[in-house]
Amino acid sequence: MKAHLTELLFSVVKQITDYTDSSIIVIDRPKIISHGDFSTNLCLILSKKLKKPPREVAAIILKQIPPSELISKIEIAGAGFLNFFLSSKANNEIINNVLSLKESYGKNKTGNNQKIQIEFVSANPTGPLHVGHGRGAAIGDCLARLFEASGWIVTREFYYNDAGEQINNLTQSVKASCQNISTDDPRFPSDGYHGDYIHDIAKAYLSKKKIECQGQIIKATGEIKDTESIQEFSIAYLRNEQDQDLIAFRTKFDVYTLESSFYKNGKVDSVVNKLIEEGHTYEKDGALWLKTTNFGDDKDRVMKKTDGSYTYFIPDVTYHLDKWERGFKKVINEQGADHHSTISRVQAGLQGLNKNIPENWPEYVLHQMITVTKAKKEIKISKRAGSYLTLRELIDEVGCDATRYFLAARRPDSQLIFDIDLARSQSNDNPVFYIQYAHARISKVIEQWGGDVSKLKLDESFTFENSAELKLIKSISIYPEIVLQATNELAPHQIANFLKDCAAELHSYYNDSKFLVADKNIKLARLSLINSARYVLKNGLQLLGIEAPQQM
RNA sequence: CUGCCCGUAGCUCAACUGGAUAGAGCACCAGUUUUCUAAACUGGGGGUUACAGGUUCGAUUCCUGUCGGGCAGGCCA
Repeated sequence: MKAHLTELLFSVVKQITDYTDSSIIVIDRPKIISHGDFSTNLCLILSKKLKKPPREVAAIILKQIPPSELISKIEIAGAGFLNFFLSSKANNEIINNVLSLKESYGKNKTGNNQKIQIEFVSANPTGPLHVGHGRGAAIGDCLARLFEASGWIVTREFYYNDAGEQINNLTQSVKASCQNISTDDPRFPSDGYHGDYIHDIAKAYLSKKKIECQGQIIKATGEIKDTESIQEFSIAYLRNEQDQDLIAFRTKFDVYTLESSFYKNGKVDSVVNKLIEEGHTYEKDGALWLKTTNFGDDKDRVMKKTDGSYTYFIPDVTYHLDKWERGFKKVINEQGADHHSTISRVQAGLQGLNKNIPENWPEYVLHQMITVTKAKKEIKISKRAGSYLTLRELIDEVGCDATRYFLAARRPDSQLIFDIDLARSQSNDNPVFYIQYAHARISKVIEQWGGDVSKLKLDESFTFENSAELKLIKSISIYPEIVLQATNELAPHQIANFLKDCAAELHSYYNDSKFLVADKNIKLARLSLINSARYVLKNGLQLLGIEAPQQM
């Protein structure tokens, strides 16, 4: 439809100006219903060039624009906007289009079957997943669904930092716990983890439990001195917990990559050698430094410590080189904003490899930290201190749907405040139920009607006139644009907000009109309309990974 | 001190990347059920978009500065 309007407008623009490119024409969807279905600011832009007031330009265009059976009315409004109103024929086509596309309505093929890799959550196996990880999971998974809906072939990936200092801390903490050393004992590792789960792991380890993790069985030896076994078991234990939490959160990954694998297969060493070879390194104070300042960082970074081990970002660079070599031209990393300083280092490292990797590759979506409050007081989310709200607790208490909605419904860069008491007491206020209720209501009406839904089709000659109906049609027609926009802007929250609006239109309509009326034409038309709305709600909820119930 | 993100109704958040009268939910006030689910709907009050300048037909959005909050600035990850 936008293309159609652009074509109509451009045919006039060609006559009255010397523009040869239709890109100056931008078609918008006005917020206010009285401003029509589409609008353009074209006249405001042409005004300067033609040296005429915008409204005068509008009058000229209006006079010359060719007629279209899809448009019932064009108005000049405000400072010089042109507002377009769709004809009933155009409205009917929208609805019949939804009814024939069904679950495919809203999808597009702009991805053109290209490969995209989305990395998200990537929590260290040093503790259970908390709300912050939940936010990453909700956003990352919705992004993946959005790209799938836009015709991309998506690989979801989880990266485990299972090597390095933090794992040592974990191992030492569990070991201390095995020896009954309490966290306030001076012998407890000073950088150790204090959470209760450390005791759980220790207990399981001492009783020689078996843990299944990613298809492998890990068995604890139960020996306190067997540090290797403690480490292996602790990681397996926590990975297993995280996996189960993610399954409960309906988040699946296609690929799990272990940091340790890049040490084992020698890729870390080859990256380091390549960086040395390319002349981006130097030795100082007994350590090896990477000249990240060559690539825009504000100071150089140590890559090889004096003890011979590498700093964390070297395996990170290796991992990203691996992504590149696997053929992903588009990669998105969804992570917490506390990791933002790694971006410049990873990108610097990749540039230093001289492999023609684009400067702004990979792309990042950073979500801001969540502030958790309880009884109006802030709770610090800290693995070390062991005080945090786990994702599992959240799912158990408020449900997967409500949690997913809540965490995906806000802009990633908003610092959202999560009130535990509110979530517990008022989970019914979560807008997700409002949306699901709209879906359930439609389902019930159609069930009571009892006819063959697959044969529902709107009669060409039917005209919707009721304003509740027109608003709902507009909402339905916008949906594919929202999907595309949310994908391009990496903004899943737009889907959530749209669905809330769409559900509101449906509820208004529901209260305004009765659907199962005696007049057969009106009945079938209304059923066609609400059934197409049902597809929009269902498809939109699917993008958020939320169920669309038949009844509530 | 330096870099990144943010500041919108009493509270939690939107605003289609520069558009028209800044919108929802919660909370508050007043209404709606012999009818397909009232987990709903209708109406009302509530705003100097932190503050001060600038850019232009037009700014919550872009630029500069100030104030306030968060996160980073480890040979931790």
